[in-house]
Amino acid sequence: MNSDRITETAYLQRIVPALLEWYPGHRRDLPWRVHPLPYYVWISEVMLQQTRVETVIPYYRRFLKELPSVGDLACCPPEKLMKLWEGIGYYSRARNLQKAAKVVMEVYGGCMPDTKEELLKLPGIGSYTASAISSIAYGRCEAAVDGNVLRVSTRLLEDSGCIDEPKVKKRWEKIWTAVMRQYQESCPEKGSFPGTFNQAMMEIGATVCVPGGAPACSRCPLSAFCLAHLHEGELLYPVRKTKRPRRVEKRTVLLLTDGGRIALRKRSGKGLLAGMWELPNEEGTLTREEALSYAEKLGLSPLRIRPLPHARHVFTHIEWEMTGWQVLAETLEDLKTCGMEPAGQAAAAAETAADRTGLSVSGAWALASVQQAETQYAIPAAFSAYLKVAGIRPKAMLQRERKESAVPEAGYEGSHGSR
DNA sequence: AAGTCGGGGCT
DNA sequence: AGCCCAGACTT
Repeated sequence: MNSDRITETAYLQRIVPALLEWYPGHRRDLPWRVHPLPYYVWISEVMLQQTRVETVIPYYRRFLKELPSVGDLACCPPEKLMKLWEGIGYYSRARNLQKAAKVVMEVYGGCMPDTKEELLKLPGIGSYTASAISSIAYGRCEAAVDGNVLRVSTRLLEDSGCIDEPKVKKRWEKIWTAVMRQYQESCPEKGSFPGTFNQAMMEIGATVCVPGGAPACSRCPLSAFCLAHLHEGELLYPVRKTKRPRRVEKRTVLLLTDGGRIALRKRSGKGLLAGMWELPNEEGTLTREEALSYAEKLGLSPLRIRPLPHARHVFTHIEWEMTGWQVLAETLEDLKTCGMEPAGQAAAAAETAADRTGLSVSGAWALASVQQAETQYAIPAAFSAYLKVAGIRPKAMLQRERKESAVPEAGYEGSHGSR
């Protein structure tokens, strides 16, 4: 076992020169690679957790424009923070980011810690992200092992270990960290090596040794070392557990409107889509009559009701099959004083007390114009089909900025060795 | 070890 | 329709 590891490390040591030679000519110019400051690397890495590079880029630009420093993040109003994260998913990432920013301000005087050990103590920073920050921003030899690196690694050595198992990931972290430290000893002059090494591995995983279909081995600088390629078995790796099926949930979404504004409801601070704004919705499939009486129960006096198209939204472990009703009422003001279910009332009151936002919120409800819904309320994509009916585009703000900053791609030169 | 937590793009 | 993505956290 132990001797195996020594053998693996010695074998993999040989790929380092090929990797480092390949990287400068093939790296993508990504915004967070221009000036790899700790804060920038941190934000980018958290956004990139389970999220594609192309998706992240506009979010990253806008986030740093609005919150250029750790201090700005630490004191950002939560509603604004969630709006900046709207549509990118896994919203606890944003909340943890702010929690960690407050710790960095209070404990570390506004300066990100530089060791993996210290970084790991911050909420939202796990093994991968801690290694990425300490290597890319601080030049420390910590292997950042993500899905890309695991795919490249298991193919390189025909490792049949299941990459869902923590022990497999830990094993590769140890192997690559050993490889990095040995190389660093032989070439101690290059301080940017750790960041370059990690990013080069991920770059190969993202652009060459790709999932879903055949990898581009003819373009791979590591193909000569790759056992899977040698045996034409690239597609056999990595091995993953089969995922269990999603739970299907039927929901009915209500688009309550007075012709000018719509009703939004704030979700619980815990669980799915925590703290986000939503269109009021109920489990199950409501008939026209049931939808009407629901609106009345909320204190409204419906004038008209019409069915909306069915819609589906797929989460990681749940699937919503939605049906919708649009209910027109003379006024929505009654929602503000009525319509709260007893169970949700205490929680909602506690939440509104907890984060003062300045928005027109009363209890867990808000009345929003199209303009306000697009610019002030963070609403998850799950409701986009029904928001569209009301003329609301959930990510309108992001699209706007995407156009404005379409041309000036940040990287020109001067960001070579990735530091 | 298994479950929770989003959304989108590609096969 | 299924897969996976620069994963982390809770139980």
